[in-house]
Amino acid sequence: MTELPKAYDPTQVEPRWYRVWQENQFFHADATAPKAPYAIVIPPPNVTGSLHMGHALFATLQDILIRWRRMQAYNAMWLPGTDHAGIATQMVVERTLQREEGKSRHDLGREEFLRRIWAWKEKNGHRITEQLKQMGCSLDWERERFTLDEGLSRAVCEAFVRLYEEGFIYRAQRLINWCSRCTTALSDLEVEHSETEGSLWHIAYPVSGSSERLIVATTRPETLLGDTAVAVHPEDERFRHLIGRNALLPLTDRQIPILGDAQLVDREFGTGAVKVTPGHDFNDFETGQRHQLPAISIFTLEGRTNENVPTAYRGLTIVEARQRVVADLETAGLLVKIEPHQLSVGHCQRCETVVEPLLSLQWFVRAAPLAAPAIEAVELGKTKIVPEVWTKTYMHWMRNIKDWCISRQLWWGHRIPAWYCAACQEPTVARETPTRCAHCAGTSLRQDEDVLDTWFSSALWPFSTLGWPAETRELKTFYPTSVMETGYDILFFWVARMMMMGLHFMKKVPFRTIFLHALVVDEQGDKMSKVKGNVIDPLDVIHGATLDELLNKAREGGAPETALDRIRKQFPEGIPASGADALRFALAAMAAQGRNIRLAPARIEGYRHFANKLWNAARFALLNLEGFDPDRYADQPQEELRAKLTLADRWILSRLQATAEEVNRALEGFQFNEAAQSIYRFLWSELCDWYIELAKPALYDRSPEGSQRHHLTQGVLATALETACRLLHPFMPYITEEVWQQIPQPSGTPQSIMITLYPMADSTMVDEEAEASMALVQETIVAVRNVRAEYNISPAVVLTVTIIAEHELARARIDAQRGPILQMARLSELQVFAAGQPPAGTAACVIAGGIIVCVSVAWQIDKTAELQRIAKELTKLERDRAQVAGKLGNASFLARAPREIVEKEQQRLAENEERIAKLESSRQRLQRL
RNA sequence: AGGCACGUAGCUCAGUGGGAGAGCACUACCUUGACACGGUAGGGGUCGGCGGUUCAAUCCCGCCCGUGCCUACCA
Repeated sequence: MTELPKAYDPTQVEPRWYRVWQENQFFHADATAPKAPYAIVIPPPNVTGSLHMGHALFATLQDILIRWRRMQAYNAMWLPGTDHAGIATQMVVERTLQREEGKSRHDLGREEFLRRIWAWKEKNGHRITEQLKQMGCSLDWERERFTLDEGLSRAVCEAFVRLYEEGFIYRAQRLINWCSRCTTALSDLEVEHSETEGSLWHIAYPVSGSSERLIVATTRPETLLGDTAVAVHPEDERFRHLIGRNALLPLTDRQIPILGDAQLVDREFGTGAVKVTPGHDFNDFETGQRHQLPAISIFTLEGRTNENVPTAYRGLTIVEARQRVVADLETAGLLVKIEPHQLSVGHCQRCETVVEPLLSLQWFVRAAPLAAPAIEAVELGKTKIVPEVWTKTYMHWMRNIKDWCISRQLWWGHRIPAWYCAACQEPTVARETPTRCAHCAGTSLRQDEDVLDTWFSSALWPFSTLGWPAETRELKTFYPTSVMETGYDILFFWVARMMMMGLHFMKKVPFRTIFLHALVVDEQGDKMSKVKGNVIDPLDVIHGATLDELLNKAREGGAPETALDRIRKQFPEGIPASGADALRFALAAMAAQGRNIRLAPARIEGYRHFANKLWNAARFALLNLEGFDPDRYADQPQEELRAKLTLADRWILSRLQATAEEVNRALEGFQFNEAAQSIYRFLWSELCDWYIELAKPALYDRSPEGSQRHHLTQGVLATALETACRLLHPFMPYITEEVWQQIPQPSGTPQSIMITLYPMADSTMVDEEAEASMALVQETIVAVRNVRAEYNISPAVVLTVTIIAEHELARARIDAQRGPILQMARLSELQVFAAGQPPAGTAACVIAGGIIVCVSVAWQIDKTAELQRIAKELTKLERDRAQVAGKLGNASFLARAPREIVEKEQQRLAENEERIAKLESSRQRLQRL
């Protein structure tokens, strides 16, 4: 047996195992296997992406679920893939093209540009999937999919055509969100609103045929050029007489009607009069429809004023137009005043350009009828949302859903399968390129230039990846999938739409459970961003990074100097290599439901130490497992074995059982943090702190008389460690595999921990007597150590102890555990009496059960200090006694509280009084000295 | 504006209608034959504030203060 290095080094261990697992096909699920299926499809990251903490979190949580279920003998399938991220990817390649060749995509033409993007994707599109491998993700790579794959493209086309034929997709001239930088339409969800300081301009509109002026208030004076009405409240006395008359639109020669509209106008706001611009405002658009107003579009797709404005204002950007309009109004004496005003402005999610409402002919999905079944499925519990709080949000959004604009003026994506007839202009929607117009049989057809929203293809992901529209074996086995695990921020983008599409096309929900995790933010609770310099790159955590490397990377990412300073301050020594295991454990341990995860580097470091602790426990075990015969140990009849075990053996096996139970229960409920905590406690606080220490004498004993005990101890230690590894494996796959491989195993054991069985709760291993007895032993030992620390007695000094235990059971328990107590408390002598007073020269502690532990400290007993010690203890006990006595003295408590509670309190009081009495007597005795 | 969270030890966070917890940090002691990425012991909290329900509230309810997020509107 080769000796393991003293400190665990993840960088030496982690890279080895992934390949082994993959080569042995452990990640692959067979759709025909006669096992209960458990499937997760990955929420596909953007193909342009690079692993960030959000990815690391979902990767961790999903891998935990998959590895756990796989070990529970489910047919566990985790499907990997990426999405084509229309806008983001096209932007990346356009930028490169501009930088390297000084060309735009239009210079290259559609075909050539697409060829370039594909080339880019082939070269760079594997980055994120490779990074997921470093996280240890047991993804079924044979099933990897990309939203623009041939199969998925067919699915997208099929879905579009069917929805069109069924009347769920239509084309219409509507006001949509337009990003003039990306030159494409966006859905409502792709617009991010942020509060901005703006102004409210008060502008005078002369009333035609009168000297009156109607003052309107607006935040967008430039859109005045597209006004087609002015509105006031119909019941507003100030303006009622103007309704039905016309106003002269300033800076133009147009007359526009003054109308009354109670829905649009808030009498209290601004001046009580509103300009109506149906071409550039969503509310005004609706107002326009109510009053049959024309909608005038005054901007081009690039965001400049067009031919619909007077010549003097043509060709200006929105900002220029505003300046010019305001200046001219002022000159004309029509600008009444300017007030500061806060408003929220929509920005493009991808490029942060201000989004403009624009009239445009686009394709839409009629959402409400598709949402109805998705609402019902959640109401009926066919799909469960965890944490449950999100159900309300889901319902609210679904019930108020608006039609979804799905066409995008991009090149990278699924081209819309619609062809327009040169003769009649009508669209023909078809699966294959049509030769004749469906309306007039014309033969001159041109395909729609636009592509579909990336999220349209994502909505089909749970079944398109499994082969739909073909009726594949995969679909039959793995659909509906078991869990959709993702961040709550894409509940609407994705999860909701997948529910709609899944139910529509498959007639079944796409997943049984939706688990929404929290977002990873920095220690202060801020979103991680390059500008702030608070990004922690999971890869740096895994592999480590020097300060220079961190700074260089931040600079390349365009981080400002303030961000660099923050990095210098936070990581003066760089980031140590903690390994994927430590990162995963940290994320799991912090993934409490319904909270943001503030990622504290100290926590990750703490779990790196945890890995090291496991490593060293394994080192200890391996150094002491020489000669251990796992088959011989495993073949012993259980009852025979149980009879020979020590208290410590029975205790640790009982704790192991309880831990397995807790971990499984926690994972069933997606309580990753509780599962992690439970294993952590078992390994560190129980196995290492107590069992290993208690096992040492037997393990070190090589005498012939001790050989049976030696072997049994080896067996229990090996069992505890091996089982703990299996419990921990879904969380820390690498180190558990490395350690597990070295533990001697009975013959017939699988070749990898990842295909062993997950420890299940076995109630026959719970040993309450052992746990109670052990608690007493531990308390006794701690009492002695406490005295040692308070008297500052070196651990090297061997002490003698006298225990006075009135109760027979306690006396018997202690008496039976003399050996372990002598060893752990470092005693040379232990006397146990049924009654009596603490001997002179001892420090006395009263522990549970009224047991007095008297530690001999004669040579340095300090009467004052000892009295103080006792006084402190008494204060605590007396405070507690008063509280309990108060409760028990309350008649209504006795009358109304459940009997168990009353009994418990009575017991507590008795216990307390016993301890107080004993301490008091110690004190009096001491004072007499 | 509406909705939803959150406020617990110095920091990051668990938790529960009936005796306040973890990790990190802190203090003291310890190179004991797995581990100083360690061991032993310890200090530290009016569980945001004020009311209410209850025999009993950190937990349930209401109000207030503070923080964050989401949705909608904002002429």
